[in-house]
Amino acid sequence: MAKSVLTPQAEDFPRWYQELIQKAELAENGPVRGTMTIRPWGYAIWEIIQRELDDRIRATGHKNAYFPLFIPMSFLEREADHVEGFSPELAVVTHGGGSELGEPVAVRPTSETVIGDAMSRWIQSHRDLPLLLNQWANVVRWELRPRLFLRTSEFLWQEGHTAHASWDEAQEETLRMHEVYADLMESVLAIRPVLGRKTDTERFAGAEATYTLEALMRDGKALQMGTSHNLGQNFARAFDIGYSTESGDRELCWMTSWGVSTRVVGALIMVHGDDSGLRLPPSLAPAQVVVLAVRETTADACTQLADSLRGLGVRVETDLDTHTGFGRRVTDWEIKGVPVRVEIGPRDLEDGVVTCVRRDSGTKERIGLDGASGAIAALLPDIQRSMLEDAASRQTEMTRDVTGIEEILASEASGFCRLTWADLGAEGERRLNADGWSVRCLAGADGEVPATPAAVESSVAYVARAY
RNA sequence: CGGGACGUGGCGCAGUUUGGUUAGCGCGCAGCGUUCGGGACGCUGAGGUCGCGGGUUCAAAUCCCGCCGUCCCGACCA
Repeated sequence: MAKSVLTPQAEDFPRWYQELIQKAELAENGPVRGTMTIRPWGYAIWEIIQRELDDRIRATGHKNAYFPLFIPMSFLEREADHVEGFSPELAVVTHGGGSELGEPVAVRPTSETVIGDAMSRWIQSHRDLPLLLNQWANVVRWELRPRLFLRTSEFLWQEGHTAHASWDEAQEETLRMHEVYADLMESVLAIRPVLGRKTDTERFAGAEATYTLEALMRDGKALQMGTSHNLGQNFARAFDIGYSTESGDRELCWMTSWGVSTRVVGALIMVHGDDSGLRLPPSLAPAQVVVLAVRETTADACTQLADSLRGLGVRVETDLDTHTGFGRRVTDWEIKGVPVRVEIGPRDLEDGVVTCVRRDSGTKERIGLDGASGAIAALLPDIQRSMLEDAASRQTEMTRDVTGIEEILASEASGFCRLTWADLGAEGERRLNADGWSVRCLAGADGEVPATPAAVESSVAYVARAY
C-alpha cells in the first residue's frame, strides 16, 4: 500500500484540508491577505456548480443582471440593522483618480442596497411584480481569519433579489429558493444538509427571517451552505420600493434575497474528501473519468475509449504521460478526486479488458473492452448515489439527541446536538455561544421548515461547532 | 482585532541558542540512461535579495526595533 500523501484527517484535519487544496491544485492564497486564487481545477468545479444552480434559478423564473461593485456609503446606512451588521467587514475606497473622494464608496459586501435603489425606480405598478433578479458576482467582506474557500475577504457567489406584492408571496419565494438550494446540494454536491431557520441572533442583518442549509463536515463541524432571507419590508422602506395596486393605492413591496457562494467548494472537500484526497461526485467532476495509459503502446486504446465515452456525454480526460511513473499518476488523479479511473495496459489488451477503479469505494474491476464505455458511463449515477448515501449517513451518525444544554457543554463530542428549542431558548443559546457552540438552525418537528412563530416555538435546535 | 507558534530556492525543513569563508538537506524541476500494473532509480544540472525596512557590529539567516504575511485558538461572517 502506498504511503499516504496527505496528513491523515484524524491526525490534523485543518492541515489535511490545506494540503489537499494545494496538492489537488484547487486554489492558493492571493498576494493580499484573505484573497484567493482559484486554480483551473478548482474553478472548473465552481463553474459546474454555477451552471447547475444558474439553470435552476432560471427555471424558477429569475433573470440575471449585474449591479455595480461600488456602493455609496449612504446606501448602506439607510437600513440600520444592515449597516450595523456589515460595517465591521466593509472595504471602503477613499481615493480615486488621484484624489480623495467626496463620499467614500464601499466595495459591496452584498447588494441589497444598490439593487433596492434600482428596484425603487423599476417598480411602479403591481404589473411590475414580482420582480425576480439574480446576479453572479464577487463580494468583499474583510476577513480577520481567512481560510481558503471557507472564509476569504473576496468570494464569488450568486445573490438573488426579488420584490413581491405580499408577504405571502415573498415567503413563498424565500422557501422556494431554499428548496432549490437543497436540491443543488443533494443532487449535485451529494450533500444532504439540515434545512432550517436561523435564530434571531444568527439572522441576516436586515432580514425578517433567514432560512439556512447546514451540513456536517467530516470533522464534525457544521458549515452553512446557503441562506435565503425574507426581508419583509425593511429594504422597501429604506429605499422606497413601492407600487400602485389595482385600486390605485400605494403599497410597499415585500422583498427576498438568497445566496450561495464558493464556500460550498469547501464543503465539498470536507464532506467527501478522504486521506487519499478529494472525492468528486460525478455530477460536478470536471473530469468524470480519466483513462490512463499504463504504457505508451496502449495510448491509442485509451484515446479510442475516451472518444467513445465522450460520445456518451461523459466528461473524460486521458493521461498518456507514460514518462511519469504509473503509481505517481494514479495518486495524482486520486488527489484530484476524479470519480472513475480506467487503466489500460498491455495485459488488459491481451485479455480484451480494461481495469476500472472507483474513487468513492476504491473498488477495482476488469471489464470487457467491448462495450466498456457503456459500462463505465453506467457507473457514474451509482457513484453519485452512493456518495450521497455515504455523506448523509455519516451526518446522521454524528447527530445525537440531548436533553439539555449541560449535556452539550460537558461533551467533547463533535457533530450536531439536537434538542427542542423550548428546552434551549435564547438564554441557552447565549451560554452555548460563550463556549464556542452555536445554534446552526431550528428545524420543524414535523420536518417542515419553521415559518411561523408557533412552528419556531415547537422546533428542534441543531447545535454544533461551526466554520 | 486579542493570545500563541512560525516566516530560509516551487513545497517541506535544518542552520539562529553561543554572529565569522562559497547557506545545507529531502521532495519537486531540466537533461540523459535504466525503469514502469499503486508516489521508481542513477548520473548531471538549474534554481536562494535567508518575509520587508531600519538599527547594533570589522562582520547579521543568526542580536535589537518596527512592519508585513502564514498557521492554530478566541470574538465576527457566505
